[in-house]
Amino acid sequence: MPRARISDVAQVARVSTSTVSLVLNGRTERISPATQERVREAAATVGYTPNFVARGLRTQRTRTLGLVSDQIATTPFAGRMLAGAQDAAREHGHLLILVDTGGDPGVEADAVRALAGQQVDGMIYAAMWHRVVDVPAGLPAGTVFLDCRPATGGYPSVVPDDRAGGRDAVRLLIEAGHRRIAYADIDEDQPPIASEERHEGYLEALAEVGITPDPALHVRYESSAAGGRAAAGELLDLPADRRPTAVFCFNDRMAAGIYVAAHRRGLDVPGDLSVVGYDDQQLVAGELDPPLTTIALPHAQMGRWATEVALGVRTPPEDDQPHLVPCPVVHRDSVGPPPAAAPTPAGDGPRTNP
Amino acid sequence: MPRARISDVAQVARVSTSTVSLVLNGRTERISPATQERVREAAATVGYTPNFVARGLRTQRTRTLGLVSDQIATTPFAGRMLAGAQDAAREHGHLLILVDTGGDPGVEADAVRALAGQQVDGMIYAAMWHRVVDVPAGLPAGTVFLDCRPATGGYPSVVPDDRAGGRDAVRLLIEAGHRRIAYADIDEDQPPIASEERHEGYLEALAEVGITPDPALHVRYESSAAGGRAAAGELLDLPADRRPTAVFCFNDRMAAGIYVAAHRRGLDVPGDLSVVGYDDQQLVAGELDPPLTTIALPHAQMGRWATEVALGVRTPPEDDQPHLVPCPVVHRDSVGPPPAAAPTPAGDGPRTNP
DNA sequence: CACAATTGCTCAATCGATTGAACGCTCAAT
DNA sequence: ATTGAGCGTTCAATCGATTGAGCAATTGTG
Repeated sequence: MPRARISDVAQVARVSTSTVSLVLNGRTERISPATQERVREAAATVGYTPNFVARGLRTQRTRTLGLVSDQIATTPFAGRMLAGAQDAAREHGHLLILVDTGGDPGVEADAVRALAGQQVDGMIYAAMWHRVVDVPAGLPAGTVFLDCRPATGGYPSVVPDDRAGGRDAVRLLIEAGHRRIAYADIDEDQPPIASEERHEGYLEALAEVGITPDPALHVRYESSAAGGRAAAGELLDLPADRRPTAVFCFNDRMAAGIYVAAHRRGLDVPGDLSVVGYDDQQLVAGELDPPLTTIALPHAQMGRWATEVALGVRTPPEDDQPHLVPCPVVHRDSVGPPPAAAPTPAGDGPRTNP
Repeated sequence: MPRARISDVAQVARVSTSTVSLVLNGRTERISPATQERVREAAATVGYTPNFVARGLRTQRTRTLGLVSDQIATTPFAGRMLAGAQDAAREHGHLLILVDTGGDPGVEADAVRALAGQQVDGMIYAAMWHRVVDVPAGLPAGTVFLDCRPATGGYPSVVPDDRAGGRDAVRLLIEAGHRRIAYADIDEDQPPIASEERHEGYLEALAEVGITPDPALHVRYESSAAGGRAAAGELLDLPADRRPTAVFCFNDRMAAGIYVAAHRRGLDVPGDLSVVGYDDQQLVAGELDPPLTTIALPHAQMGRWATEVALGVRTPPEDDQPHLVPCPVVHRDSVGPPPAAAPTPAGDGPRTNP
């Protein structure tokens, strides 16, 4: 049984296809209630569903949104970004067409062409971690950059506010009484924006209360639990008076490594060492013991923002700057006051990171 | 500047639109090389890209595939399944339209309608964990079920071979010399297929070598690291002669909990206790110390299989049974021989789980 | 009562491609 | 000279909807 067309409905309702179209699209100002009723009934009995392809051809709007990203598979963040985008699209009656290019520029160009050929109503270009990306050739104007910044500018973009996130993480530790706070950063040839900005936030928070940053407390290791273990090793080997009482980690995986290294030395988290992560990866942060206090990446909100801008229901900032979405602090149990052995006398005012 | 249409190309090349269509679609049997050249040149100069909407209307094929799933966000597996499906779709010149219903049946019905309206060439219904699902109303015939089995049958489906996976996991432990092997299962009101089948595989592997399963070694706890810790607590509190020397876990998260509990009791993995997980979650299995030996879920292959069947380039089994994809063993470092304190004399033949 | 305005609906063009049938031309065979 | 075949190209219908213009019947106005 072939799908019912609008003409089938028209025939059953004994009206023209125009009338059917008018009624079914709610342009009923000039249609009598009786006719409307007949049309709706007819549509129901023949089981009519509009053909969006035909409609799209006529209206030039396909109610479809293209999302091309470098990689879906390798990061667990993808899901939340996609989910945010997807939900927003659905709320506005749109469907999401997803293309994973695997980072291959050739595939990317094909994808952009294919999506343009599909007459998508809007396009989103997403990276799975915050960085600067080259603008693929042929990208339509108005494409929204998600979790990345176009190298050339000229497109709306949305990224996490990593600087504020880093600042908030460190403020949290300062408020808990810590003064000697380390930053376990990642070790990459060209550090991503996230790394730099979180570091800036770290310095900012220290500066706010007059702590002079100790370079020995900024260590760089591989972005993994193993890297975290190594970082903790270096930090905890410092002489007692320079050893940190708290570590802010570039991400939760490194934080997990810090836990392991601390436990091996018989140190308690947070009793002897406070830890703050970044990313709020459920599988890591929530499963650690004690559960990890961390900074969440606002992936769902960013996905939503990008979608809304792509659909034109929200206007991007006019200054061509990325839209920054705050990274909320997720309070769990890995932050406490510094150990008594290394007390920070109350009310002693600004001090330096020794 | 509006997009170039086929008629623009025709005008520049001084031929009819028919000829342009013929040339650009490779039906060049009857077109002179000179004309072909002119057409291609013209297409290039006006920057023509075919309008897939118009083509779809005429040909009734949209080169588009619908994938509806219950949840994208909450599981890290989604990515690999999507990536597999996406890659296969791309290889066959198709685009993937993704809908996440959040498990809401109303949204699901809308999604199915919307995708049907988009005239997708095929449809995939995916669950993010292996289970039996109700068939949504209005689902087109030929829809492929991915990582789930339709309650009513009648549709092709693909799922992991959890039974074989469980068997392989336990065989591995048996081959390492273990006889007292526990299964740390999940504790759910209606256990998912995966739980049951892995358990069957566990029993099968034991039976193969004549070990009588000890019910005390089959424990059920919450599916999390905390659940794993609890499971390990129960198992390690058994009297020495009934205590397991190895644990097969329903998933990697529970395995992570086993590690923690073991370490707290001063037990070494794998020196005192061998552990095998399931899922091969990178963030867990790869990051543990020692790295976890586990059974991988073949998400990418399943996604690919589903896509190929949906596109008709691969034919599903005719017996209406789910297509089983094997779960490969991922050898890491959490399995070793049983501790000397609980030796299994070599060559002593089949024995029972005490 | 004549005419205009309003109401309720339909006509027909249109979106941009695809495709089977047909057309005009050339050339070879009868 | 006529016919027929082969070749290269075009004609025109078609896919299934949307939509501005238009038409007939009804109602309102002077």
